[in-house]
Amino acid sequence: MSSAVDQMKENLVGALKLAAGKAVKQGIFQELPELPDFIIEVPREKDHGDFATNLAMLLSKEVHLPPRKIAGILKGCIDLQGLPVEKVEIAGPGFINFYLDPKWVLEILPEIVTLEDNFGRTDFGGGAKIQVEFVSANPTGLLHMGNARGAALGDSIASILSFCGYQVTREFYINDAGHQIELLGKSLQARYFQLLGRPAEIAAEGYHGEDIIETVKGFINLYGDSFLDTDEAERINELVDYTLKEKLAVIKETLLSFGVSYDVWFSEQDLHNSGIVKEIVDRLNSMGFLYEHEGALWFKAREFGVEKDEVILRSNGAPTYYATDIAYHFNKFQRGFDRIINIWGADHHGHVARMKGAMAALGYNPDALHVIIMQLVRLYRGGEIVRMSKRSGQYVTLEELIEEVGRDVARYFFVMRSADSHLDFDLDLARAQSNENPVYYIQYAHARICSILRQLDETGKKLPLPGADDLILIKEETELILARRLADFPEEVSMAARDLAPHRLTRYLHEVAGLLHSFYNSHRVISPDEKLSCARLLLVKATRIVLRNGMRLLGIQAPERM
RNA sequence: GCGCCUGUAGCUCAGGGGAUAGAGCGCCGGCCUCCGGAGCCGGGUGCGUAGGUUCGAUUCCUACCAGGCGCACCA
Repeated sequence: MSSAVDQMKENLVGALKLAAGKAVKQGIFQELPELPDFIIEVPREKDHGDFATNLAMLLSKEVHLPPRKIAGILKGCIDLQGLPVEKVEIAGPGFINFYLDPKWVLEILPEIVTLEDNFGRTDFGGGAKIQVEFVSANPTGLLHMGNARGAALGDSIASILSFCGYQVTREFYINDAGHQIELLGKSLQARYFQLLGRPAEIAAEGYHGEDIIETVKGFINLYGDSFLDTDEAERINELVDYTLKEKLAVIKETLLSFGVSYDVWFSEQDLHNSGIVKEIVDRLNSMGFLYEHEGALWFKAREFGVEKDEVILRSNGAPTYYATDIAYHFNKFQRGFDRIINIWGADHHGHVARMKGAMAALGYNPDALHVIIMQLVRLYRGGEIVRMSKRSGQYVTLEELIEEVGRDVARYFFVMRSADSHLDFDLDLARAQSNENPVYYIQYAHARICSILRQLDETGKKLPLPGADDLILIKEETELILARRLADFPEEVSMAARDLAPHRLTRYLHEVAGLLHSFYNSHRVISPDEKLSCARLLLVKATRIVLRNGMRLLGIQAPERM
């Protein structure tokens, strides 16, 4: 599926290829093995036409003629029959600029309204199975800003990929096993003892947050002191079980209120129980990728381009986080995903190369595993950084953020920067209910269109969609620019999918909203001229669809009233 | 020391081998007897430094400088 814009580019590429062939045949150009990789671009400057190509400049070296001369020859040979090209000009160092009849773009409008929710959908992904794993926060606390950014990014990327023809699975990996859980268990036990009047200490690296006191109180309400003198393992097991259930439920609920839901919740403990971890260690061992050193079992990561070898089994026989993660990713590939996307915080970037190395060792294509590393989030309030420390339990949680700025604003702010850029989250701006706030700006455009349609409804007057002849009534500059930008939507979405970059969409939507506002302020949609009203109605309806579809991909509501 | 990310307008950030590098915020000045003023219009000599590749570099390469993050038998 290609958009009207792509279609036009393809037409021009075809015409240029034929023109070059013609020039060769006429002996003007020498024989060419093949045409260089030229592009058709949309010039930044309006004066440079609707489309431009660099073909002449690229050809210069091969046919030994100056670019402008080549451009002239191509211009003479090109056949533009059937295309809405009004004129062709040679400009600058040798660009060939194409100027189109403005109405070519208007044909997109009825198409948008017909496709409605599906406008922008493509088969870019070709049905490939793709998994997006994101957040995967430790179920030992509440979600913080890093998790929140991951949630917004992951969910939007998943939505975009799905809209672009991928079969998407959203997955949350629950770290409910391993060293951290042991620490949690010990800390819970200490709190349990303390609350029941028995002296106990929490280890320095344990969990000191206030929240687990509340959790243990809840546990005591349920079970009293019945675990006070039982076997330690049993006691800790029960405490951990109870706590993880409670914490995970809260995390799920918070994510749901953030508009994020998962297809799969994958438990690390299940991974251990099923024996995959052991199986993977054995497999790597039998392949000769492991060796013993100082009592531990090491993976020869260096054979796969990683800086140093890594411990797989500790000297106490326990698998490392790395070993478990290898098993997990092996399992992902075994489930048949063509591509696997992980979203990790910048503090995990050192993990990327060794995960890919392990996948290569197991015979999978490491490039099928794509890790998005997102940089850290800093909150600003009153121009000052909001200091946070997870250690002491002093940090702003996602719940609090949603409470303060609202879900839509939070989601927008988290994806409006590229993942590999640090994110400065301005709480004052996010909270502002005014034009300063880009989210309201976009939502306002949508609500404004709804308002127009509502008023029309109230008059009871029915305006039919304009016929092809009436489309040309759309001829004001603000209208044509808006329509032209609407036509870009499918390509914008595809590029967001290609780059796994939702921030492209936030910018695009902001721009479309701006164009709508400009148009709205300079021309009336509903006027005594019925034909013109119909045409403009089509334009705003199409705009509403693009805004709505775009916001949906970002998990932002498209309100009909504000 | 090694590795990854980032240095673009006063601030926060897009963009990216081409023709005059953009947006938001902030600041200044304008615009409604009319579909929502949460809006519109106008105001801008900025690509960290030095080399290299190229017809052409802000974009690609190298080095350097600056900031962030890693470099555990933690995750």
